[in-house]
Amino acid sequence: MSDLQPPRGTRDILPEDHRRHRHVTETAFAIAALYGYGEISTPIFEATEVFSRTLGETSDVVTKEMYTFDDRKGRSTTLRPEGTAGVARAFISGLRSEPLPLKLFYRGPMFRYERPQKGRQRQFHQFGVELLGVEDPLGDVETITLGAHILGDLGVMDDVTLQLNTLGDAESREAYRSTLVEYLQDFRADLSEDSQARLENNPLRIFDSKHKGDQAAVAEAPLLSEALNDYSKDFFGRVQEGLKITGISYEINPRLVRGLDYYCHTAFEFVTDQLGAQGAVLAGGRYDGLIKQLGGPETPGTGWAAGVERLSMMIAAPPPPTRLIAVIPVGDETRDNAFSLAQQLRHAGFAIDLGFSGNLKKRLNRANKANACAAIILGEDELAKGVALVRDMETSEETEVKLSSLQEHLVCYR
RNA sequence: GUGGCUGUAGCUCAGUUGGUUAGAGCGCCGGGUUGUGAUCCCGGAGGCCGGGGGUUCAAAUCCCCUCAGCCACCCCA
Repeated sequence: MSDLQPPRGTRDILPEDHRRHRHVTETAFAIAALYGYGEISTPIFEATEVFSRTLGETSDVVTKEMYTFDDRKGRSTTLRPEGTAGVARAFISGLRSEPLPLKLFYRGPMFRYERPQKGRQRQFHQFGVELLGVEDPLGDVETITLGAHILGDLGVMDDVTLQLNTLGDAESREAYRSTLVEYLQDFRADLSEDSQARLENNPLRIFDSKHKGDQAAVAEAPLLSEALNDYSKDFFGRVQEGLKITGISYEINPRLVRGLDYYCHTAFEFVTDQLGAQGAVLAGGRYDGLIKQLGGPETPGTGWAAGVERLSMMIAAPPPPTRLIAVIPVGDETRDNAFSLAQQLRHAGFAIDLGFSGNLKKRLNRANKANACAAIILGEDELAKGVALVRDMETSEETEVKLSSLQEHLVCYR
């Protein structure tokens, strides 16, 4: 039995789970279309550098969470841990001649070797958007608004808060980085092991830590917001004005720092307290340096990704599946007739359930369990008269209907 | 990767201080005569007690290892 379990951190998505997943992704799809975002699919695996160069060689995702292997020709290959790097690569290799801005939407599985937990799997699904070629802070506002629109349509907006921060541009961040590192030298011994390493790699992320020593060290530290240059300050101000225009409420969280190196300026997360420790359901920010870093032309970008499983857990019951009409032959003699009747009705747009065995009783029982709204009973008696018996599964009422007018009669069950 | 909790039929769980052939409810399959579902009645199948090793006359029950799930750290969507 243990051999037959799905691999650790993965799970089978059964029909009922899929109704939730589909509701989430189809809602996202529909709203993204309203904003003019076209769908893109990139490969599930890429050359390893696509991720290591963009997410940051020292980021946690790259150093310990990637599924990396050599393919048969010895090329280092990685199952994608996130979507943005692949989209950036696709932009460089095939979309450069497209007029900017480019608005893209994607969805699909992502892979991260992490310890599984509620709301965290090794294979999980994201949908996300990328807006390429827009320098204007209103670009950030558009993508955030789009995300809020989707969350609203999914009915989870009340369970979520938008946290916002700025990371500033490269110049501001560099300047701040050195003052922060200098400040933290005195606290070095109190820092967690992880954060001591972060001092070299990504000191900003120390703000994110829940470690007591880290928090104490950082409590009185100078803030990035004080170190921002005018451009960065103005940029952040305009993002906030834009959000006010669209009526989206947010709170500023100066400790919000993203773990992927490609972010700059805007960083945001829609977070919930309903999913235990895994609070972020839709998060992202601006990544102006990313495409250049990958070897493409300098192109600004902004976007986000959302967790399908996490949102699936938050939504109320998804819309029920379409109700079926059961076609039921009585006796072996009418099986073929029933089969072809089922086929005719399907081509006419009716959802038909057809079992393959059992007497009338069993088949009605099956229809009931499938929550069928009606059953069409076809026996020799009916066939001889050119009729079928239509049984309403709610009222148990049966009507004899001529086969020639069956479709009109069934319209109320569609 | 670190720590804590858990693991008994398809599902939710009982299982007394280690002691005969391991139980319930739900679900599943069949029956309650000929062509009528959900209720009711009767019957049945299904467990190497997650896996491996050890202690013991005896282990679902105690010990060790391992696998998996959950929770937190961590990480992020």
